[in-house]
Amino acid sequence: MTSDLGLRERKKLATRIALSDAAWSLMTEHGIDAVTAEAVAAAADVSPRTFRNYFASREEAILDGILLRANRLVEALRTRPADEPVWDSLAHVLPDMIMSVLGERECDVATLVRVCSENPAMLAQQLAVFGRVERLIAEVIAERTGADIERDLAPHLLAAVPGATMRAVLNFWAGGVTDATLPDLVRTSIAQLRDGLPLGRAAPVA
Amino acid sequence: MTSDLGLRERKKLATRIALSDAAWSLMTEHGIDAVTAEAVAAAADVSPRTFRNYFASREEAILDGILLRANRLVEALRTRPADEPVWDSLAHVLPDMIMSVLGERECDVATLVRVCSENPAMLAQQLAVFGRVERLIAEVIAERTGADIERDLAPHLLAAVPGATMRAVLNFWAGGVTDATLPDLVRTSIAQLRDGLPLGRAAPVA
DNA sequence: CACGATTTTTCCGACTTGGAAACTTTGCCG
DNA sequence: CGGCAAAGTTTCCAAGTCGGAAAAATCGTG
Repeated sequence: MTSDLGLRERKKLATRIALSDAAWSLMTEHGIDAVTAEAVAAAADVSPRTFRNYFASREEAILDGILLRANRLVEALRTRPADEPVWDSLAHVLPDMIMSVLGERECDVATLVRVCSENPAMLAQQLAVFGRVERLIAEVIAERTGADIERDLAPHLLAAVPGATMRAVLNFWAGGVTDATLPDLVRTSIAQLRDGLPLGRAAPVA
Repeated sequence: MTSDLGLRERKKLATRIALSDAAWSLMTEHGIDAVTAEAVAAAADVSPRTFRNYFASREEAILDGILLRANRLVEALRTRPADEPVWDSLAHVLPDMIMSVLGERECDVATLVRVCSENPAMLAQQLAVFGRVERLIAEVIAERTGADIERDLAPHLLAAVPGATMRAVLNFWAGGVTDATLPDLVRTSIAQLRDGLPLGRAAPVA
């Protein structure tokens, strides 16, 4: 998968990953304030200036790994059977997506969500990442439904709504007041969206 | 409404409004790059340092008026009849909200949306504003449905989904490929959400 | 190996950010 | 009214951030 790249390209990728990994570790282990260009660069054995060549901000570096994994899941959405209803494809891919984004480090992600809720810059970057993923999802949806991404509202709506759902679920889950697993929460919420949201007195989902 | 404030408070408010108005005008008339702390402060007849006392960034200053008006509409949601189903309240208030946010300056808002889609910092701030409004909406919903804002997912979902819808509609409308009015687009989309999103081949909404 | 292309590094000037203290304005009370 | 405390504004400035430019190192290819 990465083997069709030359040495130069592989090194660039390695540097990028080393930097974002270092940024992530610094955040989870020593807090967001420990994530400076100097510290991250030192951990990845490059100059601070090189760090800035790769990332415009520490927030971008920290979330780069998540963006990467999210992009892979968008690809998964693209390879679903062409005749599957969009909504089924989403329901199938999203729970996996959220798990993949987590990787093996559940509690670290809970930390991330908490940091994002306290730190404006991190929140902004988190929302930016979601926005970019949503844009890609809208494109896939447009492609499969034959909609025109420039002229139709539907694909954007169909991407934005599950996106908002994922965000709400993540924040809820990271709050720590539920025993439900993340994929289950996603499944439940997606199912509710498909059937129309609860009216009147909203039934607590969990 | 503002008359129960002392002179000091009124002056503070006036300064804040003068600054955010100046920031808004500078953006619409001379572009985002013209909005510097110096220029905004000069236009509002205060020192640059005072500008920074009020706003952490130019983006915050530009969008402060919109946040203000959005907050007022959240209040409108709060004063809807207590026995009205949440979803009806939202359907009733959101089209007004989007119009009020516009104020009289439709084309300026289209400019804003375009700027936000090109400028990462503005996009971040726009999303932050949406996020804060959504949080307030979630609180109102929790209050009226008897849900616990800390322990239930439903109010957050019910706030996030219309929020995402508003964002999608705004971007679509500002794209300029539709003749539909903004409130009509909102109404159509909200109705679709209530009934469950379109499946399979997504019907173009407009 | 050698040359061009790309990446990394060093150096550095321009810009941003926010703390500290002086100064001005406002609120309040004798 | 006069004066004092609280709050807001301004000036000054030190520390930090950002990104351009050119030198140095590394890589791809003939």
